Amino acid sequence: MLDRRSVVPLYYQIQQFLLDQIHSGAFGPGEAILSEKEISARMGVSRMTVRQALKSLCSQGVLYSQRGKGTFVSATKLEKNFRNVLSFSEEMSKLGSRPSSKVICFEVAQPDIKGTEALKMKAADQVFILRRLRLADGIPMAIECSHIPVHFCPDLLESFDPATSLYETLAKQYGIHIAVTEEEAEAAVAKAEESRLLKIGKGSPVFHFVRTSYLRDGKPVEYVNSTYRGDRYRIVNRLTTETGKAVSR
Amino acid sequence: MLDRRSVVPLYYQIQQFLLDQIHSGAFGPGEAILSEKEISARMGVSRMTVRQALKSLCSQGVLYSQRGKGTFVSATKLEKNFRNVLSFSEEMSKLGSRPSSKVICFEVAQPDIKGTEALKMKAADQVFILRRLRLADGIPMAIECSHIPVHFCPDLLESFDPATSLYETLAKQYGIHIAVTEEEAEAAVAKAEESRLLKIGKGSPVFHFVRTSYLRDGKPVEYVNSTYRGDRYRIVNRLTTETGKAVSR
DNA sequence: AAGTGGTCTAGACCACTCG
DNA sequence: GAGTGGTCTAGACCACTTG
Repeated sequence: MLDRRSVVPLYYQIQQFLLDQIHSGAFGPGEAILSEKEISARMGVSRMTVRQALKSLCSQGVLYSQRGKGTFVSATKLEKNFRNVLSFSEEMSKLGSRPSSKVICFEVAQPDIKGTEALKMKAADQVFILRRLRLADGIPMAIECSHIPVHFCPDLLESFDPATSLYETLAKQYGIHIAVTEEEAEAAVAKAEESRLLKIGKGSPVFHFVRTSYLRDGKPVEYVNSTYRGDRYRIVNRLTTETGKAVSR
Repeated sequence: MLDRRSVVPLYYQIQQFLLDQIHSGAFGPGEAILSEKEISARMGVSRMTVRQALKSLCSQGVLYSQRGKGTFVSATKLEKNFRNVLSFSEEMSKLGSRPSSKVICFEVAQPDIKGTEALKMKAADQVFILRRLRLADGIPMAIECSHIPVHFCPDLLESFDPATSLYETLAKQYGIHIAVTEEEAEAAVAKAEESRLLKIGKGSPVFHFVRTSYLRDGKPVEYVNSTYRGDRYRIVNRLTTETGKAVSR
């Protein structure tokens, strides 16, 4: 069952094993799984290792624990796809649409004040500005305008093929992996240029997004302004109660 | 420093201590904190206990760890308030506004099809429907329409004082604590009734929200339809990469 | 080679729930 | 009182980073 010679940690193997069991229906929603002691005995691992696996599944919302009672399978639909850090390409692929894009402009310039602030840059620092029309199955979905400080990827103008994914290029060519993005969304109505590019009526509802993306150490790498069609896009979130607190109930 | 007689767990005391240190500036953004061994030695606790505290702070985004190097303070602004499960009252208070509301209707009825589905009810089951105009500092902000199955709180019509918080009543009177809410937001333009209630022009941008809230065991307890003013409300999110995976780097 | 975090063990005591 | 999860210990070995 468990492979102790594998490079995959035991707790992760246990996690996957339990996930398989749950998906196969061995434990239905609301039902208790085996106790920590049982699992550790049957699998021949220490209870702490089992707990590490269970804790992770609890934080993912697959299980929940009740002191003195047991650990139970959540009833929430697991298949629902909530948003993580996703590029437009990834998000559309996940939804089953074919993403593409048209470059409107791609240049080196100075960002506006908000961009400079968000990227924590000095006033003179420059950024790549990539403005694209984003399409899903050939239908215009959004206008996206990315700002990336030049020092992260000095030769981006040459190395980036606009037909490919920007995030992929950043990851593969420069080792830039985004860990967190902060996002603000506003409801607005389409202005003249927006309605022309998105092929919707002037005054149609749209989302305005401002996103700032950070590396794991908290350094900002990208600042994005975008406009999404309100009739073909929706924001799906999952909100939870705070974590990191001592359990009280 | 640590109180071993306290009911507060040691790992939580350590967590708070580190948070205090970080906020006081003892460790700046990007700087390494003490090593796990150092902390455990200085505080007289085992390393596993220190790790439990650090893991929690890492998952909150306050710290990040690098194998072989150390544990570092993230550079992200800590003061920014991202959304957890929050009621309108809580959210507005957090933003510094005084929340209030006017009840438009409060009755027992059958929900529409979407509500029945979201709440996983049988077609004949009934819900409380509470429709309210929500105000911040006396200014209309949103129209909210809550649906709650009657069996959760049979005498809500008597026990709920519309001048108070619905969530507080649910928690205190019935022990109902929401753990997760799923939310979908669309951009739209105000219809006649909405613009009248919210005192905005017809055709002004608004958000349409559909929210379903769940208990810890995954049972749905509340289904809410709401319309927020687009000119006075914005959605702020923090998106992260997936969790629960074995570290690869 | 020395130091770091990642994983794991084999115990322990506690608070809690339930019959 | 028996069983559960929550907390904690004092070690251990490993992979990784850095000088």
